[in-house]
Amino acid sequence: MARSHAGIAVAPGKRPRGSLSREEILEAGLLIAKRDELTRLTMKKLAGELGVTPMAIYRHFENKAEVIDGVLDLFVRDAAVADHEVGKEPDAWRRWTLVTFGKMFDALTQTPGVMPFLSTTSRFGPAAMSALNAVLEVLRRAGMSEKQAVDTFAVLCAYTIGAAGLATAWSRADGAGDPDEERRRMRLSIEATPRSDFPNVVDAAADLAGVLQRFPFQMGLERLLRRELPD
Amino acid sequence: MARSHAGIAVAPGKRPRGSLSREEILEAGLLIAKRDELTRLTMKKLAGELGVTPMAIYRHFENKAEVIDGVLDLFVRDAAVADHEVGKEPDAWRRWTLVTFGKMFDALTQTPGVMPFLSTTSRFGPAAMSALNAVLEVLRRAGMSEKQAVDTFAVLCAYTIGAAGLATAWSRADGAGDPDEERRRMRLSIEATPRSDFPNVVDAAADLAGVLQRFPFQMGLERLLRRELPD
DNA sequence: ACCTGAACACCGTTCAAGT
DNA sequence: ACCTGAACACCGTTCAAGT
Repeated sequence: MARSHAGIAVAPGKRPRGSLSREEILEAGLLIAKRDELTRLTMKKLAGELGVTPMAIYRHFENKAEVIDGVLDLFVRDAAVADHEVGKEPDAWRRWTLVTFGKMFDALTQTPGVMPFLSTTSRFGPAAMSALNAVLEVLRRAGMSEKQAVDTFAVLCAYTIGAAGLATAWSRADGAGDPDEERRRMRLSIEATPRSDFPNVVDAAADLAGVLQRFPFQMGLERLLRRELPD
Repeated sequence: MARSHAGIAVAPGKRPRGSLSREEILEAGLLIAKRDELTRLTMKKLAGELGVTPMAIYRHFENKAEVIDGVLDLFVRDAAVADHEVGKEPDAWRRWTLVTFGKMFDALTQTPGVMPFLSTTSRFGPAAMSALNAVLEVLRRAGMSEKQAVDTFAVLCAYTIGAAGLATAWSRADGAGDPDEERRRMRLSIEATPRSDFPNVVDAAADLAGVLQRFPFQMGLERLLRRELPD
């Protein structure tokens, strides 16, 4: 359980002085988020991961909220959503934007525990700032005004976060793991409700189950980017 | 603090037997969510609101998660998002959908504490089912296939939830209450970051602050519904 | 300066007991 | 059957003490 900053196993309480850094605490936090769930991140669990007493963390962070904010920004940096080139074709900005928010969606669905905190964190960390800056750059170069670019960013961001939230919430509904089993159970559970109450829901059971298994993320994203610019 | 089911004040512990019902517990929960924040709903606080011991609630609900699920469904019913008529004009379905998800956005932004739970709750409650049924009905009558209707619902839902999340998260950033003060502070805080690092962000400071104050919800919603159907 | 250990107030929840 | 009161394990956090 205990890991030193150099990766050598250490007995608990035997940590060299001054070896605990903000960076390392946040990395341990992200590790817990990826392996377990950010929702289940505890000061004691985080301290255990670092081979340290919980109170040691308070020397580097004001409180847990500050730790979470830091982990979230590290998560954004780690996802590297804007870390790819803009192509040469006339429509390149659209493709780039699709890929960027696609990466964001993938990162969010693969690290489910972060969702509940996205509506809680208020400050933009440096990594979030950097990603925002890159997106604005591309949209402006595509010919958008400042306001158009900002609005488009906000709308795409909202859609991506909401889609990731629904995708993770629905996929975790039942059927521990296996996607086919998940879909089958969801379909049965919908078809079990009385058709006289919600006829349209029951009729669409198969399609609803399909959406629960694989959220139509790409479809909505393309709709949001369709016909945006004259060229 | 203590309120009877008939609205008459009662001394704590003096509640008539069998007067505590699931419905009343959920209503007290929604009251706390509206007045305070659902995130801060505690079994003890909820019990206090009802003039009862925390353990009394466990006679009616398995655990806190079940209470939250119930409050969320009551919240959906209370918002009555689908509770309005479809017009007669050829494009009526589009207007109806805009209003429906607009109501959802308003309800979510006016009851901020619910956001973190939307990615946690897995089951559709009866009120959610009913709203889903109504939306599918309108979209199908407009000529969509079952799959088209379901996908459209999923995409609109994701966007609305994400937008409400961002709107509440960002508006709570600073400036306790006053929207103008909020925008001013946000703008200053953005302009304070070094322009050499994030030039596009700094240049768009005024527009970003505007988005934080009022999220361009309508814009994205209209984009998602544009050119959906041939007619 | 940096970390530990004991303690506090609060949380969800169990359990045995009251009526 | 329905509710109470005491207790348990866990949480974030404070504080005084160690080196």
